[in-house]
Amino acid sequence: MSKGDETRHAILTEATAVAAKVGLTGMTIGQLAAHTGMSKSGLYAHFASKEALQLEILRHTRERFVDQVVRPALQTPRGIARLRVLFDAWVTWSESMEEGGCLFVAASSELDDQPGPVRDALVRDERDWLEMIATVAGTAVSEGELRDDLDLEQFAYEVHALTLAHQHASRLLRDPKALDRVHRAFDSLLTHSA
Amino acid sequence: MSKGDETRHAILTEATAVAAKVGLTGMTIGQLAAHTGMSKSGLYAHFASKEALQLEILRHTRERFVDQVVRPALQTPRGIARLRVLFDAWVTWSESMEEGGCLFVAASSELDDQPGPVRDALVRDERDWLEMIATVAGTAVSEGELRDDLDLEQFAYEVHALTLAHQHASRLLRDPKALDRVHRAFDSLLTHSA
DNA sequence: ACAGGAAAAGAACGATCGTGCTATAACTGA
DNA sequence: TCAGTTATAGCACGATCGTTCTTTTCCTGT
Repeated sequence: MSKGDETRHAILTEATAVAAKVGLTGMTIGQLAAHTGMSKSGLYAHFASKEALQLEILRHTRERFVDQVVRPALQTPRGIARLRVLFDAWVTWSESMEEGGCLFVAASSELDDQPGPVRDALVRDERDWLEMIATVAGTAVSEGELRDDLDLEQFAYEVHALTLAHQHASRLLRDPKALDRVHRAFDSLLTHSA
Repeated sequence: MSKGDETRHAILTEATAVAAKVGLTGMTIGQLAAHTGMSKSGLYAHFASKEALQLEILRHTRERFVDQVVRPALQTPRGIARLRVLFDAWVTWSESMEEGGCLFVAASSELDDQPGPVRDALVRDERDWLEMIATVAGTAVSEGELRDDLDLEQFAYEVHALTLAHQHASRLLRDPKALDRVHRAFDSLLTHSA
């Protein structure tokens, strides 16, 4: 990897953290330059515009998300076991961020009424994520571990609801019981879907 | 109501809408002045600082929330009936916003890692809201409509999860089935808590 | 209707925004 | 090592940020 690609990658890593904390819009080039110890123009030279940077941040986050959440699940046997790993990996992913939690969650409410390519990209990512949950739940159905009349999309919707609730309880309310809460809710959802 | 109070109120109403769309931080005085047709300084004279304005926006929203969501519920007989009205009123409240949806939901992920008095006020509001759900669910328990070993806080957590999910499905994903989804999830939650 | 006070506008402040252009510094392949 | 490329910094731009101060306009009580 050349020097350019290296710093570009470092910028994106730092930018992802900043964006998770203050939002994709709230994040500024100057702020980011200060965080990385670069000059504003030196940093900016790596991206065509702020919007391009935001899109790159989403792409960078998506790659790490696949690595840390999706892949562990796909390496687990089909069925409820895989579903549990997927969910637990998400919780771990969310908890692993020093500040701001999961960028997708933060960006979701930030961009929900701000049309443009960044919002469009986020919507695609979120649809993919919901589809992934539904698909994995489907393996549990075909393994006979969840009831076969289960509405997979509705199930994914409710699992996703728990991820949003966890970020809220953990990040905003700083509820020490947040982890316990989200696991109990997920278990009860599994029970009622069996 | 004097002239000053009148415009102040009008500003807050407009500011609430703007803040729901672009965030409490993303909102700017200039933007707000343009929306209200006032000069920046004329508008600003009504508030001590931007932070004070943000706090006033939260207070203003809380008042309307009590009127439109809490009050209808408290005017309904105790028990599941009241719980349903509370939830339905929230959904109506959220849907009634032209843009941005429920400000509390939007602010929750915006401020979750931004310490200060605004975050503190929001945390209080969210705690109150969760407590309200738990309390109303408690009336359904004491009426014998929900099982008496129900964990009220956990129940409130899961109901709240659905409100977050609804805003996501409705505002970000523009899912036409969003309303159906949230109602089905709520019904199933009630069923499993009976 | 007029005086006194409240409300709004005007203008300006230093700071920072996103974004260019130009020059210097650092890396890389021959 | 040296040329040529690539990466970074410096500097400046118009715009807008939150905020203050002064002036003008409007409202209100008598």
